[in-house]
Amino acid sequence: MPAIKDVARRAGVSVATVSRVLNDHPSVRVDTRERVLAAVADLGYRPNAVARSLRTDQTRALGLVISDVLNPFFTELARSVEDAARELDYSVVIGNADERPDLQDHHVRTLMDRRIDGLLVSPTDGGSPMMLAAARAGTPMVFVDRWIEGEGLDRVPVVRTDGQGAIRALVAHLCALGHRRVAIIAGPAATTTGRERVAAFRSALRESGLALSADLIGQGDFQADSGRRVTARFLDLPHPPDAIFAADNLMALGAMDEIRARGLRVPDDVALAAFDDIPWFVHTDPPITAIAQPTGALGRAAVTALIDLVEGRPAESVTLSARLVTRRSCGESEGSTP
Amino acid sequence: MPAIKDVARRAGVSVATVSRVLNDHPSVRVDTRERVLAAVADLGYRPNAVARSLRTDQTRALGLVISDVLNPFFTELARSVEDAARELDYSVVIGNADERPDLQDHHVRTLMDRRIDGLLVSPTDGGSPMMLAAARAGTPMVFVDRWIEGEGLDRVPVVRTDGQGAIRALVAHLCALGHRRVAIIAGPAATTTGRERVAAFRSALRESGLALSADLIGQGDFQADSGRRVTARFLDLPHPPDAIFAADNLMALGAMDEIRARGLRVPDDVALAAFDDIPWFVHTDPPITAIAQPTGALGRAAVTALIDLVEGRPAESVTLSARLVTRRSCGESEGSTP
DNA sequence: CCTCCTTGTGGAATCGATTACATGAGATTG
DNA sequence: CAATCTCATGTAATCGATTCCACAAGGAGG
Repeated sequence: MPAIKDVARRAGVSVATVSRVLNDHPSVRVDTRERVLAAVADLGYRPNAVARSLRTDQTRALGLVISDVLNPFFTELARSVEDAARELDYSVVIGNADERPDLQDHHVRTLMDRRIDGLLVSPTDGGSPMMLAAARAGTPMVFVDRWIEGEGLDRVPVVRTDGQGAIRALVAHLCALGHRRVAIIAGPAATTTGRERVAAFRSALRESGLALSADLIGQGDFQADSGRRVTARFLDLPHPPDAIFAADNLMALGAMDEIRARGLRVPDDVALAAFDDIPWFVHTDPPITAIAQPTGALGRAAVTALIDLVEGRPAESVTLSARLVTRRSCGESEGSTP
Repeated sequence: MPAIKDVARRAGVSVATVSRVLNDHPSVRVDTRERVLAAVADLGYRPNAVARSLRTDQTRALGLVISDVLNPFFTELARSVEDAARELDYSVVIGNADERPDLQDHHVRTLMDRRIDGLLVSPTDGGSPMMLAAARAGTPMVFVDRWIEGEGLDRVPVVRTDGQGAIRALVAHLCALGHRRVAIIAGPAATTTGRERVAAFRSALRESGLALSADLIGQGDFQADSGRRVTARFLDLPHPPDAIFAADNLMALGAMDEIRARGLRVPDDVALAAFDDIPWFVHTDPPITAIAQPTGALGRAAVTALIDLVEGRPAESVTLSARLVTRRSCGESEGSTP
């Protein structure tokens, strides 16, 4: 693999001149530039990004640590982040934490070691030590979807979706269909989305004159299995719920598994709704009512904020809103509410 | 961010000694080592991977260029690749080609510029120039799932799944259920999986005494939309097929969309089967019969082969087999055939 | 015609690590 | 006791770029 000095030798100039051509510095005579470009083409030379990064102290790479790649929501997010970053000439290095704090820490550490220019995180737990260290060290950092609080983290912008309105719409929808005893499969209390969705659900219920009793709050971990376990517990109750709201799509899948395994039907025996909409929800039996996040916009906003930070501009938190997409899993009534 | 010389200064030794401690070189006195380690801890020092890579000419990073992140098959593959790589202390940098040759080229170029140690590719088209260049330049490279042929590419190992047996089982299954006029939504002819699946399907049909007429081969591109378009064409035929086999899961999704949009039912009006099994297929209406690939094993085998290459050992191609998982989308009969 | 700019180019320091080679102290050996 | 070897450590070159500074040539202005 040819280096800059090979190009210089072949073009009969110094490495400094080659570098100037490569970074199109103005003061290079046209014929010299052409000679250099010809040498570059002849040799198939490509600048070594590693060397360049060492010298310039920037990698033009962003790190994205997500909680679970197998969750379509995060896959879509990752895709939109990559698209947005590519347009600004940045690469994205993804780390999958698999909802495990230790893995999350591993990825943050590796990314920092590789000196990525900025970090996009959707934290799994409350206070990963590496993340705190990174934030304190002044690494440009933005939280997406979920965030954490902590010393030194108050200046980290948060790009997220507010589900309150959509959850209120969902509760109204459930009430209108006659459901009164509704349960929630919550996400981990260590995550903001885990807590917020429960809180929003509870207050929406209260507004509709319903209460969320303790035995109808099940603790899940955003993965399918936990949805299944929690649902089993709900259905074993002497007085089981007539509607279940899963705080993410994977847990809804698990819930559906369990309901079906017991020979029960959705929505006749239990209604089901999920946070996070995905293409497959249209095709399940029955199609599942869900709260959709604007994933594309979320990813773009996160990248914009992060790159503002990276390039020394101030960045602000962004909150987008989710919307309810009603299908048949809570009872008859098709259509979507904006 | 502290550098090695800061550690050296604080420990009262030279940078060489610090480096030796960090790479646990044997000849360092125990008390010196402890002093250095203490300095490292005090400063929260982490070696700069960029500098290290420049010097050692290895990044301990692998590139993975996949055709489409939104396709659950590739997401699962990416996840298993990352898991396997992490165990061997390598990071994985993913590039999503989105089934676009230009994007694929972009990612291969970026990864090469960043001097990744090896490249795992599931090629989108026939002969991306950068990929050929990379292979010729001697970059360790392994094809996963799909592969391409070309000058200089004959020594690139291929880790893939052979679907012939499973496809034969699928055809037998369709025949047993009385389907005679079967169609296929093929993948791009530029991809091996695109061609192979059609070929295997055709020869399995022949073995069962059926022919695959030209109007029942639709050209798709492995994305949902194309599945929908091709299905529309099939259903507009004066004599439409009674079974459709989609060469991947996204096209099956598109097919299902179109079938449903016309008010037809699966499997009563048309049977449907797909290549690539995914968790959601259990929950669609009806559950979809699919051919499952051993994704985890595929990813692990690919990483093993690539790292063998990276570390100078010879590597071999690996072929695993797929298996048919029958559900209800082709007609009654539940269960799975190994 | 001398001085002062401007323009184009080269030399060399630099980024943060690794590592071959040099060095000095102490141990071993004949 | 001199010669040699071993061990622990330091000095400095190196990887491949970028960039500050120096410098030469030519043009402009007085």
